[in-house]
Amino acid sequence: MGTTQLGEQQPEPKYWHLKTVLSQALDTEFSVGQALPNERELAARFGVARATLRQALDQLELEGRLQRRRGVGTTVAPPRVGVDVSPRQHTWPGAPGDTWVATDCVRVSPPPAVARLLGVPPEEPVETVLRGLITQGQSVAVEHLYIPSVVLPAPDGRVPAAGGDRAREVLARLRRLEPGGQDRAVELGSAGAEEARSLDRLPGSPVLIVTTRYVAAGRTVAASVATYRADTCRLTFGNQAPLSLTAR
Amino acid sequence: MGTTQLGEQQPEPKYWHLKTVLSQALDTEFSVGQALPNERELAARFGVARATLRQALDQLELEGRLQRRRGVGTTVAPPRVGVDVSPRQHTWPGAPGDTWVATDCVRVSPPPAVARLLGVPPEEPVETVLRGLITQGQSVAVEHLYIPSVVLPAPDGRVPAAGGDRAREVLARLRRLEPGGQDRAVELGSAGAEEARSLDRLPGSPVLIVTTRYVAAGRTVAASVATYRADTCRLTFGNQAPLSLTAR
DNA sequence: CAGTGGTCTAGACCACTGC
DNA sequence: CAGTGGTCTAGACCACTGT
Repeated sequence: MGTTQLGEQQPEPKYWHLKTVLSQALDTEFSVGQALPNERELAARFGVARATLRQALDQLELEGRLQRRRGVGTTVAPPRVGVDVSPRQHTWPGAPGDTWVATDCVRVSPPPAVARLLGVPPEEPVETVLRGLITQGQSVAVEHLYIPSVVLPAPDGRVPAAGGDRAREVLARLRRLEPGGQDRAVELGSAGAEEARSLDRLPGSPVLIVTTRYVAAGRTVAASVATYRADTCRLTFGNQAPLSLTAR
Repeated sequence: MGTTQLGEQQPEPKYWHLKTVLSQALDTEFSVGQALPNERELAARFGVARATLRQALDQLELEGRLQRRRGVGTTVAPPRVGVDVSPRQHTWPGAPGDTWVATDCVRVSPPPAVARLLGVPPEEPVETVLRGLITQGQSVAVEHLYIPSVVLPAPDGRVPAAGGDRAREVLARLRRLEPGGQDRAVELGSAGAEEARSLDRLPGSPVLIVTTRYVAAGRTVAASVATYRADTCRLTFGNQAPLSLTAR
């Protein structure tokens, strides 16, 4: 007899239960920005190994409830920032109202998938504009915008060698084309080393990857891969007011 | 003796290096659907602890490169499925062309955030339609669609008590309203217990949460929270052909 | 039943932050 | 420098799948 069947069954993993308990505590006993006890203390308090506690914290961080910084501590995260990514059909990057900040422009060969999309041979260098998006004092996204040189109108005057000036010059030339539409896709990814640095996250952090194809005169003239911090932002495709958060 | 400083420095975590090596191996030596060696063997082969190997596998799974099933093994995942989620401005859920399958409809109180959105008191029960989306033989998303009873036209005849019939009847009544627009947002979340079961994933798996607000006559008449498997799908907002994958 | 991935432990050391 | 989160180990056991 006596297979275990006391008050509680245990098909529910410890870290799951921990997450639930912590989540409720966050709602009721903590306020945004407030620091949690450190992991060793929390683990001891709940009577679990630190690794188990960390599994729970990992999930809460994934859901945007917590913010952890090495050497500093764990704090309660503010609600996610809504970032509008609805395709504005008839505009190019850099158009008025575009809040991205172009930081550099180099000629490099794009990733294979992007090369296919642009219809250029692999290894072919294309103009690559680097941009960042900062909202509420926080860096939320970085973007690589790839434009084959052949589609760009000739420059008006001299072209800056590099840096933000060159980036803005290239965008200005792109804007002279007749915009023909955009395709967009969102998927989950993890931050590469460089992206992680720009976004002030650790490598491998979850990110939302938005790929966009820009069309003009029936052909793909540019493609961008934008990387958004998944912990801090919510991508909105609203025509109207932004939505509130999901269940809490 | 001598502190280590051979050919390689090691600011790079082991799991990160592992991930890179495995990723290349997947590209060159494996094909979709093929099984990997089991975790204990892989860990031994790379000379790391299983937990470390699992950190690498976790990331590859997050990126949609691998598929793991308890009791079965780890296989190479097919490319992500593109799912169109572009708001079709002038249609309601259940309109012709809508491939979601309504499975049930119950009256329950929505999560607080949804109640606020709908402008109904918390605890107020609303019609809740449950739907699932199946693509290529695979369950990729589940949705809760919340509709306050007051906005719905009166039924034509008798209303089924429950099940798919009731769900379809409610959707049919919703479709009689004049559609006025939609807002949409995408964010990262983790699957709850029930969602996980529907999506054939473990609880806590990463998911893409799409919240939609439906408007008619200037007021919010419905809201939905759809949960997509983040590992297997890519949300597209295309007007035209779908995009190819991100860098590989 | 044997074999797989999932959970958990109790340690250790490292990398980073701030004082 | 002390304190934090991040990485890593070498085990153990559990839950699930297929045969």
